[in-house]
Amino acid sequence: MASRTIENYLKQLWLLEHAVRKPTSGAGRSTGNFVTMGQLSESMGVTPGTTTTMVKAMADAGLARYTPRAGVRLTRAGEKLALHVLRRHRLVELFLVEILAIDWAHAHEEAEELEHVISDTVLLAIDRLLGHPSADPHGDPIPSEAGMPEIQNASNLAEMKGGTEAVIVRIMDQSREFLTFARQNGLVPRAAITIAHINPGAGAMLVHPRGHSPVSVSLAVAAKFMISTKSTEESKTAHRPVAKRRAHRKPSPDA
Amino acid sequence: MASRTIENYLKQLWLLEHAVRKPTSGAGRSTGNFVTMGQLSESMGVTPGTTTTMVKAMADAGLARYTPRAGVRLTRAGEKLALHVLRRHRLVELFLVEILAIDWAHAHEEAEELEHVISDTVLLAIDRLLGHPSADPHGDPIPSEAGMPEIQNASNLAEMKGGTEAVIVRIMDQSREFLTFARQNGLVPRAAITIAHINPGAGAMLVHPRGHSPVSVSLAVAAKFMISTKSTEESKTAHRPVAKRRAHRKPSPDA
DNA sequence: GTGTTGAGTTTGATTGATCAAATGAAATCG
DNA sequence: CGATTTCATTTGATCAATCAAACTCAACAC
Repeated sequence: MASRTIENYLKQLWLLEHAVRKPTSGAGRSTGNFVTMGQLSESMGVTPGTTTTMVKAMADAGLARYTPRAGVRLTRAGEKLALHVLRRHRLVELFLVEILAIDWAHAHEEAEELEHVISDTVLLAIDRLLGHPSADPHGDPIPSEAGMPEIQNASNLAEMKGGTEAVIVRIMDQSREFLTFARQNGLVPRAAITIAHINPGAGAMLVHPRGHSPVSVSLAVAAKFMISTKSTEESKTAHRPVAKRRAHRKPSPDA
Repeated sequence: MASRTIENYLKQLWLLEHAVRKPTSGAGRSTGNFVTMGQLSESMGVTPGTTTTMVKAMADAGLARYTPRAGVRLTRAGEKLALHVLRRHRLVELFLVEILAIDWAHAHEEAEELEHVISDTVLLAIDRLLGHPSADPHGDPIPSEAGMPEIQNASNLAEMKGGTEAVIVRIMDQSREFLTFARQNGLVPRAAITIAHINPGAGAMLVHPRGHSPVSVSLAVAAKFMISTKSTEESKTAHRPVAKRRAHRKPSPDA
C-alpha cells in the first residue's frame, strides 16, 4: 500500500503529534496535536518543499488532513497505519535485543530498515516468540492491533526531589551514544534507582542505580528518563515491561 | 552500495550462470556461464529494454562484463556481491523456518524482501543462532564469506533406476505450490526414499518416502529432487544439511 | 502603510527504475 | 541470396522522491 517513505512520514507524524512539547504543558495530550510543516521537514531531514509535496500526497491518499500554511494532522486511517509501523518497529527492536542479542544501542537503527519489510505473518511469529510483550527495550509501549496503549502514569526524573526511590520505566532518547551511556551506568528500564542529591545551582542531580556507582546527570539528561515512584507504582498492570526471556517454543515440525 | 534492484539482478544472474542448462549437459559448470539478455529479462520479469539498461549500469559499476548482442557475466566483484545476497537470503530463510516456525512454502517469499535489509551484524547473529548451517530448508547450500561451497555429488532423482534407496538432499523448486506438495508427501530434505517402480511409457516413477505413502511423480517433477544414494553417500562431510534445531542460547543479560 | 522577516509553497530539474513502441542486427529458412 | 523471425537496443515517457531556487503570504516593525 503505502510506500516505505510514506510509512516513515506517517510514523514521524504520529510521534510529533504525541510529543510532549514542554515538560508539563498538560494541554490535550492523547488527541494528536497539529504539526507544522517545519517540524516535519526538520525531523524527516528533507527540505520544506519536499514535505509540502509529500503531505499533499498523504492528504490525497486520505492519510492526513492538511491545511496550507497551518499544519497537518493524521486522519484515523493515517494513525492506524502509523501505529502499525510503530508496532513493527518496536517488536522488531525487542526481538533483535532479546533473541538475536544485538546491542540495544544499534537495534533502533536496524529496526528502522526492518520495520518496512516485516510481513504480518512474520510479525505475528515474533510477537508470539516474545510472549506478546507490551514494551520495547527502551520501555516504549508497543501498540497492539487495537491501538496505542494508554500512557502509564510515569513521571519525569528531572522533576523528582532528593531521596526519591524509583524504577526507570522508559528512556526517551534512542541515539546510539545516549543508550551506550545509559547502559554503562546501569540506567536501563526496570533498574531501581535512588536520587541521592540535587544541585540546582549546577543544574544537575546525582542518581544512584542499584548495583552501580552513582552518576551525576544534568537535568536535561535526567529529563530523558521516565520513572515510576513508590506512589505511582500500584498501577503496574498495563505495563509489565518486557517478556520473560524464555525465548523458546520448539518450532512445530512443519507449517 | 548497490540498490536493492541491482542486488536482485546480481543474485538472479548468479543463479542463471550456475543453472544446469539441460540435465547432464556437462559443459563447464562451476565457472559461470554466459547469460543472454533474454534469460535475464525473462527471469527478472521486466522488459528486454529494461534489462539492457540495467546490465549496462552494472557493467559501468564493475559488477558485470557485458558484450552487446551476446550476453552478460558477473565479474569477480559482482559474484562476490551476488553470493552475499544469496547468503543473506538462505540464512534468513532457514531462520524463518527454524526459529520463527514460518511455513517453508512461504519463507522464500518473505526472505526475498528481508535479504535486502539485513545488516552484517544481524546476519552474524542469525548465523550464530543457527549454528553456522551449511544449507537452507530446501537443501540449497549457504555461501560462506569465502564463497559458494563446492557442489556436493548428488544425483537427480529422475535418472535413478527402480529399487534405488536414497536420501533427498535438495529441492530445486521454491514455488509455494511445489513445496506444499512436497512436504505433504514427505518429500523433504533428509527424507529417506525408495524408488519403488518406474514406468517409462507414462514418464513417471513411484517414489516411496519412509513413513509416508508412495507417491507417483512425473519425471519432470522427479527432476526437481536432488538425492544422495548409498554409493555417493560416503562424502557427506561438506553437506550436513541443516542445523540441529536446538534453537537457543540464552541471550546474554544486556548488550 | 510600506518594508522586512520567517515560514511555507511552487516550479523546474534530477535520479533510479521501469515500460511501450520503434528500430536495428543476426540467424534461419526456403 | 533475400525474406522472415527472433532477439536485442534505442528512444521517449512515466512515476516516486527529492533538491535548489524562486516566489508568496502573513505578521510584525516602525
